[in-house]
Amino acid sequence: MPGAADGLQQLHDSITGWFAETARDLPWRDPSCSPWGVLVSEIMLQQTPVVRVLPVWHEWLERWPTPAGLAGEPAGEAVRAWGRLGYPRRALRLHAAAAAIVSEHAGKVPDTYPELLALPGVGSYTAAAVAAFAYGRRETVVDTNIRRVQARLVAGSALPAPALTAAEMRLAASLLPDDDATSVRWNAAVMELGALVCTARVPKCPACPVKDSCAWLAAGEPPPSYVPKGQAWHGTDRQVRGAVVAVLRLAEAPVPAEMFHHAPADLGFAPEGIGVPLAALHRLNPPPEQLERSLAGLLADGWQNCTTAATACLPDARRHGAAGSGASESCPGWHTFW
DNA sequence: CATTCGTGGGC
DNA sequence: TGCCCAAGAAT
Repeated sequence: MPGAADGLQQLHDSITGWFAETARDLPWRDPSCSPWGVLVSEIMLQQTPVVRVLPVWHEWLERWPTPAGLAGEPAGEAVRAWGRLGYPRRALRLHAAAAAIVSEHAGKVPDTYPELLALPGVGSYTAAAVAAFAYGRRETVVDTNIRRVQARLVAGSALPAPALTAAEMRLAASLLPDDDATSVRWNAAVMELGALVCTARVPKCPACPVKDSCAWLAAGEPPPSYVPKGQAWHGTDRQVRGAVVAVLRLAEAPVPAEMFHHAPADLGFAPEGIGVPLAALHRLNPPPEQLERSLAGLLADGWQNCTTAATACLPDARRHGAAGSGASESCPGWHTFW
């Protein structure tokens, strides 16, 4: 039995040692980074690469150094500041989370897993990550990187299962160091190993600190047992919505609906700031019914539950009080965007 | 539990 | 060039 314990200890030492030498210098890992900064980073990093998050994160923390700062502005400003990070609904949820932090936690990011989990946009991973990385708690953090490292190192398979399983959570919990501070470093280290070395495609096994104990390598690098399902994009409503959102995000003035149907040249004027995304939208040349479906979807359900809910808040961003907030009042049949 | 939800860089 | 996929969450 001491063998198993020693093996686990060696695993901890190898990976955390590698982390100490190799880890990227990311601002949200700095000890001076606030829990709010960590929360913002975790939301932005959901399905989004680090290099794309970095500049936006800096802008957000400078503009909104506290949850109260963000909660004090219209949600549409969060969507605008989100830029092109993708999944703009995350901006809405982060804004809602800031409001909840102000109203229910006196403006302080909560420090327990269940309280974090109750925040909009915060799921099991993010709740554990913030509790661990912002507050030093011992949590079972399981993200796509950790899942992949576990799959190869322990299970001997090329990729983790399509969906997170209870077995993976148990395995992660069993690997977690007992000490709080060490467990935090371990979580960060395994994530970093998955991000930099044990990557999804073309893993850099020669550079791996635990290559000698990897079950997948020992098994001769067997291929995945299933084919990951691709994410449809070209020709879909999502693509059209994305183009429409890009126009609205950059608009500094009301955008007539006609602009979505006709090239700016047809309108006899050049729209300030939104020419490029508008041109991109027209280049897509979506079928009229698809464009209408996308526009209608963006304005449905009283600006709240449309498919890309984020867009619904854009009208609030630059509105100065007069117009109503409901689609029926301010946007009869999606005539004018604001 | 399977789907849906943007975006852009790398291979 | 086209495809893969990146610190997931909500439904």
